[in-house]
Amino acid sequence: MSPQTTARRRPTMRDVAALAGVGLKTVSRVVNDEPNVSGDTRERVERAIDALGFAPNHGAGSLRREGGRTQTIGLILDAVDNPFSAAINRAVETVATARQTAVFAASSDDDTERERALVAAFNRRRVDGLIVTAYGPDQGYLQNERDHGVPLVFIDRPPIGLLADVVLTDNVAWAGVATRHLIDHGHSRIAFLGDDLAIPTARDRRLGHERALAAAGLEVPDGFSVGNVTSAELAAAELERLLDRPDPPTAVVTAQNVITIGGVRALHGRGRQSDVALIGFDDLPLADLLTPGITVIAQDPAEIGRASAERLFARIEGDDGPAETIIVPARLITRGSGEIPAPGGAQSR
Amino acid sequence: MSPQTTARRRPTMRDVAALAGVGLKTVSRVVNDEPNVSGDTRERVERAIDALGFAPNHGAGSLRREGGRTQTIGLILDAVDNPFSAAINRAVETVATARQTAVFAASSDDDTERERALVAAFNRRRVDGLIVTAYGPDQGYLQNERDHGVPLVFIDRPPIGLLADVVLTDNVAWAGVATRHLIDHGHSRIAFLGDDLAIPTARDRRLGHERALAAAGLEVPDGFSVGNVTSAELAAAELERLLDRPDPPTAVVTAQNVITIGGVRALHGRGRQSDVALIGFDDLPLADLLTPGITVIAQDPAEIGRASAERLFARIEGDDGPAETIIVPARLITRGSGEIPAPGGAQSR
DNA sequence: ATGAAAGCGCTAACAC
DNA sequence: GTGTTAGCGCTTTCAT
Repeated sequence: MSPQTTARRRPTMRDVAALAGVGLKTVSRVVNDEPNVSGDTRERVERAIDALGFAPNHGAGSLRREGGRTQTIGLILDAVDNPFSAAINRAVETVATARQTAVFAASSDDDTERERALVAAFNRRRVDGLIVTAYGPDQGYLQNERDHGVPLVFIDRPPIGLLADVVLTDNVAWAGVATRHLIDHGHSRIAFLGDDLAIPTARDRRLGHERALAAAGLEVPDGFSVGNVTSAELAAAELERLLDRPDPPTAVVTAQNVITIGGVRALHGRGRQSDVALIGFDDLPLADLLTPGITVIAQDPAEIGRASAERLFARIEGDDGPAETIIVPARLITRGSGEIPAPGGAQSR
Repeated sequence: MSPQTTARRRPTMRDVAALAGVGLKTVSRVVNDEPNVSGDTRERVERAIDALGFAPNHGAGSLRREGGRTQTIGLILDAVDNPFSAAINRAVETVATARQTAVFAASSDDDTERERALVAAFNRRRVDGLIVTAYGPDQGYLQNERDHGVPLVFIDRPPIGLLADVVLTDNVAWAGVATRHLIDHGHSRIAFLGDDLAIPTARDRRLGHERALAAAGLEVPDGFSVGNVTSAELAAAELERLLDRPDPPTAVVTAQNVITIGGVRALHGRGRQSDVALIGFDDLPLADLLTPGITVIAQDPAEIGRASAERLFARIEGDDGPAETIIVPARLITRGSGEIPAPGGAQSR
C-alpha cells in the first residue's frame, strides 16, 4: 500500500475564508493575532482552519510583509559534522529558535567555490542574515549582499575587503600559551602541525607558536613547522616522520582537533605517548580518559555560536553601530600530555 | 563606522528588464536557462543582472511554479551537536546539495512539543519533504502534512498511526550481538544502561539484551537493567552504584554514545576499566586510543542519512510505491573492553 | 469590526 | 525570439 494518499491541494486563506463565511482579511487577522476580530468570528475562523488543516504559507506572506523578513538565517560552517562546528550550530539554533527563526546550516568544506555557491543559494532564499566561517582570502564577493542590507557576521576570521562583525578566539595568543606551556616544562625542540595555511586561523596559530619560541630565545628547528595537515592520517604520518629523524622533537602542538586525533594516534601507535609531550587545539570528548589525558587549548564553540547569533539578530533588528570584533576566551586544560617534561632532566625552570 | 551601507532596495526582474531594455519574461528565461533567447539578448540581460547585483527571489517563484517546490527540506534530529546526529546531518546535506536543495536542520531534544513545533514551522515554510527522528509515542499529528502530499521519512523508529518510509538499525538484533559477545567471554552478570525508555530504540536495545540473556539461559539480576539514563553524569552514577553492590556486574552494555562516555568515565575513575567488560552502542572518535580500547556496536549514521535522503527525494520526485523499511547494517568493533573475560576463570567456552 | 482592491516578485499561458 | 496578461497566497491600504 502506498504511504501517500492522493495529495489534496493545500488549503489557502481563501478556502478558510469561504468555509468560515468571512472575508480574506479576517482570516489573516486571526492567523497573525491581530486585533479587531470579535471573539465569535475568531472562533469560527479557527474551526475552519482546523477542519481544513490550513497552515499559512510564510513565504508568500514575506513577499508583501513590511521589511519582508523570511525568519530564516544561513549558517556556513566548515563541516556540520565536525564537533567544533556542530557545537556552534547548536548554539546558533538556540538563539534563532527564540526569535522564531529557522536555520539553514551547510558545510563549505573549506572550499571557496562551495562557499560562494552557498551564499548565493541562501541569498536566493532571502535569508534575513548570514553567519559565515570564511575560508577564502577575500570576501569582497559578499559586498553585493551587504549593499542589499543582508546582515553578515563572520566567525573565526576577520573578513578582508569588507567591514563586518566578527566573533573569534585570539588564536595567536592561545597558540602562544600552548607553546609557552611546553617551554615551561623544559622543551626546546617543539614541533607544530597546522591545518591548511590558506585558513587564517591556521596561520595565526603558527604565528603564535613561532612568537612564543622567539620570546624564549628559541628557534623553530628546520622542518618542525608543518602546514597543510588536513586529515588525521596526514597528521599521524607527519608526526611519525618527525619522530624518525635523528633529532626528533620532544613535544608537539597539534593546531586543530582532527590533527590532534592523528597526532595522538601516532604517539600511541609508537608507544611514545608518555614521553613525547602534546598539546592540542580544540577539546575532544574522551580526551580526559586517555593515558595520559590530552592537554588542550579549549575554544568555546557554544559561546562563539551564541555571540555571533546575538550579533546577527541585533543587526537584523536594526542595530547600525560600528562593526564589532568579539574575542571569545579559550582556556588551557591540563590533563597530562602537555606536562610531560623534556628528557635529559635539564629542565629550565 | 557602520558596517552597513544604507540598504538599497533589492532589484527585481522588472528592474533588470528595464535596464536591459527587454521584457520581463525574457529576463525570466535567461535566469532559468530556458531556450528561445538570442545570444545577443542573453548577454545584455546578464550584464544588467551583474550591474544591479540581481538575485532571483526563489520563494516568489515557487508561488507560481508548477509543483511549487521550494527546494528545501526539513531534518529533525535529537540534537545537531550529537556526533551520531551530526553524521546523519552531513550525509543528508550531501544528497540534498546534489538536488539544489537546502536543509533546515533542527534539534528536538527528544521533546514531543518541540518536535511538533518544528514540523509546524517547517510546514509553514513549505518544505518539499521532512526527515524526522521521531520521539513521541504517536505521529498521527503528521497525518495532516501527509494529506497535503508532503513526503515524510522516519529515522530510527517506525511511525505509529501512519504509513511511511523508515530507515533504521536493527536495534534488537545488535543489542543482542553485544550481550552475546559478553556471554561468550564468560559473563553472566551483565548490567544494561539504557536511554529514556519512551524512545523506541532504547526499548528495542533493552529487549535485545534481555532476549540474548534468556537465549543463554541467563536472567537479568535484579536492578541490573537501568533505564532513563539521559546523561553521561547519570550513567557514571548508575554504574558506580551497581559496582558498589555486594553482587556487582562483571560486564555492562551502555546503549547509547552519551551513556558510554559516562560508563567509561566511571570505570576509569574507579580504576576498574581493565576488569569490568564494557560494550557501547555507537562509535566514538577516540574509542580506539583508550586503554583498553572501547568495544562498540557501531551504527552507520552516514548510510542512515544517505538512505533516508535518497528515499525522501524519490518520494518528492513522485515515487508512490509502498512504504519501505530500510534496515542499515551495523557492526561490532572489538577493541579490548568487550573482550575482558569474566573473573573466576569459569569461562563457559 | 470587517472586507474589497491592489500589489509583492515571480512563472504560466498565450499572444505576436 | 519576444512581450503581455493573469495569478500564485499572502499583507497592505483604505473603505465601509
